[in-house]
Amino acid sequence: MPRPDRTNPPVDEPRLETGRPDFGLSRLQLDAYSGEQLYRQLYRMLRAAILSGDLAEGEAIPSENQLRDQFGIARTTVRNAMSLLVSEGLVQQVRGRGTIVSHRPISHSIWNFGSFTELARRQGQRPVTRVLEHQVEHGELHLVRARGLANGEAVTWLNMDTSWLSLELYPGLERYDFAEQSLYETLRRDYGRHPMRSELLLTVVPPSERLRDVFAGAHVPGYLCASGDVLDGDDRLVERTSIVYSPAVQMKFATRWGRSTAQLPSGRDAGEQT
Amino acid sequence: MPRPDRTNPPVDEPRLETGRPDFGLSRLQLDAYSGEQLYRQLYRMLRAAILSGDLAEGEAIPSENQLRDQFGIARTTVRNAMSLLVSEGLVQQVRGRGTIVSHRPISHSIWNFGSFTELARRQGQRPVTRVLEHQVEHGELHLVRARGLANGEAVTWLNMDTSWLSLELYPGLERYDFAEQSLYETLRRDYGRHPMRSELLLTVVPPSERLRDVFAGAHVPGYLCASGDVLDGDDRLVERTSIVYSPAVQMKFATRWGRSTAQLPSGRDAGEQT
DNA sequence: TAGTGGTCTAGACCACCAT
DNA sequence: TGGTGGTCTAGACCACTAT
Repeated sequence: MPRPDRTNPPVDEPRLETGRPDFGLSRLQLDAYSGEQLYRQLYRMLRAAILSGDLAEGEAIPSENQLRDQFGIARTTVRNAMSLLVSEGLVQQVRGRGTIVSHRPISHSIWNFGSFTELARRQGQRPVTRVLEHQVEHGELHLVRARGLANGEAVTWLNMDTSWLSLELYPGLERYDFAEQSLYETLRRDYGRHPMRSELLLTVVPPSERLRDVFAGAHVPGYLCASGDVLDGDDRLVERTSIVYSPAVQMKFATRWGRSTAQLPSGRDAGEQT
Repeated sequence: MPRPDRTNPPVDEPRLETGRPDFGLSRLQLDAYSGEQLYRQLYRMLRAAILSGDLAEGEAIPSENQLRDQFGIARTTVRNAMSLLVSEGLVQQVRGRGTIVSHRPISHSIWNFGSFTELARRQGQRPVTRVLEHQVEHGELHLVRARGLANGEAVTWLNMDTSWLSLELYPGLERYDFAEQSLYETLRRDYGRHPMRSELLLTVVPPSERLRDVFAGAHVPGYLCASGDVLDGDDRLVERTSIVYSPAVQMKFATRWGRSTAQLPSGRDAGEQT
């Protein structure tokens, strides 16, 4: 993918000599011609060392300059690897002190209820779906899925998504396995229904046992829940849905008060915030 | 904090000339001596343009090289700014194509985040405000108001609105009585500050005694709360706020999945709902 | 004071995309 | 083909921390 040069090793210039002072991940090398980016190789290497416990929580990993020297790469490249670890919460950087293994839980900010897979992609993480319920009731498929991000073995569950889908509209839909494929992709591909917009109502739901179980949450008074209809371009109902968000999701949104406010006559308080 | 040099402007070398071809965020400049990192300044600038709607969903923002040239900074610095936007999910980078705004606009389709008095007027009811707290702390006016609608003698309280307002910005503001007059109207009329947009974070707050008291509510697990910043047209802070909503308020909003999603590369399910 | 991470510069080559 | 973002180099100065 990236760093395209040296996909074919030039003849001279070994480029990556090793043999400098060792620490933890000593004898390892980076392969400049493997096709995998250098920073990704380094990232995987450090990550493995952390997850395997070779680098314990609270310990400092080798400094950026050490890694630069050991592997003969630029510090920028080292920092690219570091930033992946940081964004995964595996590590914390403190100026003057070093880079410390931390396993800190990270929060995921979502602007305006954006896409789930988009969130995943952004952090270079793999979206994961677990089907909690899958049953037919009153001619509808009732589908409950937990959705989250995979970091290696660990999964951070971000929401629990309940869908009601008309089997009259989608005959045979109950035979799909939505742990493996996207619901919306299926509706588009096999049923020609294109989700376009939604009308949602925000509520607070109390922490049920299942929710606490899925989110492995601390004690929260309740969870944010958005429920309502998903419609297609012709305003036909695609599904009814109800999405409960983990506290790990930061639900952000922006509002604008039209330019109008300044221009309104008199003292009408059109721009007044609720 | 970081980038320590040039906290004192050296005499020569203006360093940041502007005047190159314009686009969107034209006349803006970075200040190398402000104490704020260059990449952070650029980040805030782009972020504001996105959240304010000046850069619409699906639109490309200026390319990295354009920004480098326009602001006379290194591309690394531009990329630092970009990576913040990416990690916030406000933007998506596609090699060969550009950097695309991927934030979903709900600003105008939100129903109940709009004006309080407008809501009241629409229903032919009289808005009522009760001031619960009004005190000066650390150079800020701390204002807590309950707001509701009057039906004859009865009042239905709809939200509890906490504001922090800088008295440096608004000298003398502590002498107003905001049970009688609108806060925003005062800010506009007497201080020339025009609230324009807000950036809010949705959370669930547990039912405190005061909240139960104000909302005279049944037993709810928690209340919806939106807290964040209110900004004016120039992205200057107007107030920090935190609004707790009564369960009697139906928080509805609408989302749209832009056409853009369908055109994104590969089989990634960009249109997937969260 | 020596070492750390934070910021920044000024280049470079590349894969990918639109044209 | 020209422009985009992705990767990489080889420097630099700084604030901060630990000693």
